[in-house]
This record gives sequence, C-alpha cells and structure tokens, in this order.
Amino acid sequence: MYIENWHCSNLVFKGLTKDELALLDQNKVDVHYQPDEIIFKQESPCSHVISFYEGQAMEYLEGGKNDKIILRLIKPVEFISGAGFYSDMKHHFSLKAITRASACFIDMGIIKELISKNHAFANTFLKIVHDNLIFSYQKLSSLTSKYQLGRLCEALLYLSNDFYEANPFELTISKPDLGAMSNMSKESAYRLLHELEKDGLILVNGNLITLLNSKRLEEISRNS
Amino acid sequence: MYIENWHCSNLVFKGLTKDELALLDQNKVDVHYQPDEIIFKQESPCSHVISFYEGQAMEYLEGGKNDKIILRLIKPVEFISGAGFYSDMKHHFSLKAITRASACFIDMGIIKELISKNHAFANTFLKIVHDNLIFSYQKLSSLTSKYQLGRLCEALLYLSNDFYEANPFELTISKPDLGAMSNMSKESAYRLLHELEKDGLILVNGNLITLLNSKRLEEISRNS
DNA sequence: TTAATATATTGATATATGTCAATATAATAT
DNA sequence: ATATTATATTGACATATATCAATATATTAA
Repeated sequence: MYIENWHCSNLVFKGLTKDELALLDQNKVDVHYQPDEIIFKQESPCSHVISFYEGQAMEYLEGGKNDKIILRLIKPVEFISGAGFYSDMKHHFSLKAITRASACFIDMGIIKELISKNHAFANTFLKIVHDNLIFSYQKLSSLTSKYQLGRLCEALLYLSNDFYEANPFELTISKPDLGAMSNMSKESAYRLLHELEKDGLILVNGNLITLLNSKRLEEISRNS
Repeated sequence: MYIENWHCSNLVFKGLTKDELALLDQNKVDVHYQPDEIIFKQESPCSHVISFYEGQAMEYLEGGKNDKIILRLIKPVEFISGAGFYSDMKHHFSLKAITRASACFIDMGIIKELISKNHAFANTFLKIVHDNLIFSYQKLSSLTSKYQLGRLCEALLYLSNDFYEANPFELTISKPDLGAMSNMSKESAYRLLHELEKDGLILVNGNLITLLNSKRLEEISRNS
C-alpha cells in the first residue's frame, strides 16, 4: 500500500539499508490534513522532519507588513527540514496544506543518526539544504530587484515549468496567493494578469491559465 | 605565525585530528587582497571553500535593477562555502574585500572528504549552512516586508551589535553601501540617516556612527 | 594654492505600487 | 428563485521610494 511504503517514493531514503528503513518505519508518524490546515508554523519548535507524500502545500514567511510571502509550493515527494535544526530548534517558515494532504513525521534525532551513519544519506541531506539556500538567494534577488510584472511572470513560469509541469495549468492557489508569491497586493495581481492577457501573453479562464508566449514571459521576467 | 596557524582560529576546524589538519595545511592556498578586490564572483565556478582570516569583506547579490544587495559583512574568522557545491558548482553570491584582506582557499574535495570522515566536522558544516539559510530567510522577510526606515534601523543595529560589536562604530563601508544593505537608493540612505539624527536616535560624524537609542531603533526596525 | 575630481547632501519631480472604495460576478445557502 | 456571502474586477487616490538635478563639501592632483 502507498502509505506503508511512503519512503520508497522519496529518493532521500534511496541509499538506506533495510535496517535503517525499518528504524524509520518504527518511528514515523503519518498525519493527514484538510485544505488550509497548518502543518507547522514559523517560530514553533521543530523536532521532526517531514516527508510530504500526498497533496499540495505551501511554504511561506510571516511577519512584517505583508500577510505572507509564499516561498514555494510543495508536491509529493518532498523532504522538508527546518532551518533551525542546528541552532535554535525553531521553524523559520510556515507550512500549510493547499489540498487534502499527507505528511510523514520523522524525529530529527533519527535523521541525525542516519546522517552520521550513512554517508550517502548525509550527502543527500546536504544537497537538499544547499538547494534550499540557492532557492532562497534567487527569491531574495528577484523579490528585491525586479518590478511587479517581472515577478509575476517569474511566478507563472515557476508554476508551469516546475510545479504543475503543464501548460494550461489549473491554479490550486488563489489569485491573491499568486500575489503573495510575487510580493504584491491581490489587486496588483489581478491587474497585471489582465494586462498580460490583453497583451496576448497568457490566457486566463477562471483558474485555468495558459501561457501563450513563454519566451516573452521569460524576457519580461529577466529584464524586470 | 598567524597565517601559518590560520586554522587554529577557525572553530570549524576545532574537531579535526592532527593528520586532517596536516592534510588541510598541505592543500591550502593563501590569497591576499586589496580593498575592493573581488574574491569570487556570482555565477563563477566554485571549487574551493574559504577560511576568511584577515580584514573585512562583503557578501552581495548581483543582477536585476539594483546594482547590488549586500547580504552581510564578513570579518575573521569566517568559513565561507558556496551554495552551489552540491548541485551546479557555481557561486550564488559575490564576495569582495572591503579592507586589505586575506583568505585561505581549500579544495572542496578535501572538505567533502572531511565531512565523510569526521562526524564533528560534518555537524559544524551542517550548522553553518543552516545558519546561512536562517539568515537568508530573515533577510528575505525584512527586505520585502518592511519600510526603508525599518530596514535602515535593522542594518544599523546589525552593524553595531553583530559586525563591529561596538557602539560608536567606524563605518568601513560607504553610506551608499549602507543603502545597498537595506535595499534602497543612496539618496534615501543619506536622507534617512539625517532624519534619524534629527530625531536624536543616532549621531553621524563622518564615518563614525553612534546609536543613541537602540531600544527605539529596535522598535522602528520591528514595526517597520 | 588652485584646479579637478569624487563624495555628500538636499530639493523637486516622476513613478511604482499599495490602499480604499465601488461594483460585478460567482458560489452557496435558504 | 432569492438572498447572502465570498470572490473577482476595476477605478480613483495616496504614498513610498527612485530618479534627476543642483549644489556643497571633501579629497586628491597639478
């Protein structure tokens, strides 16, 4: 059954031995979420990593004048580890289910044990953290040094190319949340979507979005 | 001599054995820089980590409409490792000397070897990467969801509390660069410094800056 | 010392973008 | 079907902030 073998689909656990997998199995906890339910909250203590294996979720930053900044969307299978695991033992972003979703919690103690005992696993873990770091620098750069339109185009391309991996794609987040991904008000998001549509670059039909000219969208995204 | 024993002052290397330290010594390269010289550049291939042991430097992001975003300032002793080491083998930020500075280059191959062989070192390395991640999330949050004044106050507090660790402190970066730290134009930086001075919160005397009311500066920084 | 250049400072203006308000449409409940 | 609520859309306006321009001060060169 899928949930029983949750670790099989997560490449993070590929290099583990039978015993190590058994250890994980004995100590994991599965949790199921309804849409919009919070999985963990920024500032709360982090004790477990998560293997996210069903549904969709969003990672977001809270605080300041904005209600939130959406960092990225999550789909199966994703390994999510708190940034505070080696210092303050707190979460530094929040995670919330978008659709019905399931996550498997694994105690950080066990993860640290695996890191020390299994070199391949340690490497995979290091790769994930480094990838998060790269992602964060890119986000930092684009959110501070691009205009709204460029940021929105970037978000649309991210959704089509990386998250939904489809060209007409069905938005599973709201349009205001599309704004939160691009650091702008919901009104600006609506307005700019309309503008892109008027210019024939995209097609918006309710929640179905079609990118008609990805090349041009990339140009706009690049040159702000 | 200081340079010969460069690794002694960097806590990263604390847990290494004599043999491992000898390995580092045989494979390190020391490089000396003049003010404003680039140590490594964003997008360039990364092959070595750096132990920064003399002078001051700045980490900054390039690209977009801004000339740069200064992430943080570096002083001895700091271990600097590229975010691309586990994926694209590129640097994702640039590093530039502020004053005369010295850095010790160590091949990433050797670092990876130490990570696999020495568990304490692996843990220290993981802690550093995680700390960078936390720092990056905080920067992302404050640069996108605070007003200029709050961002400038944050930068001033960072300089006094974390970087210079002094209260009247002598700025070693320019005031335009103070703007680049807070994501604003140099004119805005000048203007707001003047404003803070008029309000009696700081004192600016050339490059000497005194924080007269840190409590209030923190408040402004928090509440934008 | 004087000229020349870079840095600092301030003011006026333009622009990006958010906020508020009005209305329209869609979804849901009664 | 009608009322009710949530979502979407657009317009008018306010404001944060950058840009441009003018001038002042400091620093360096001749």
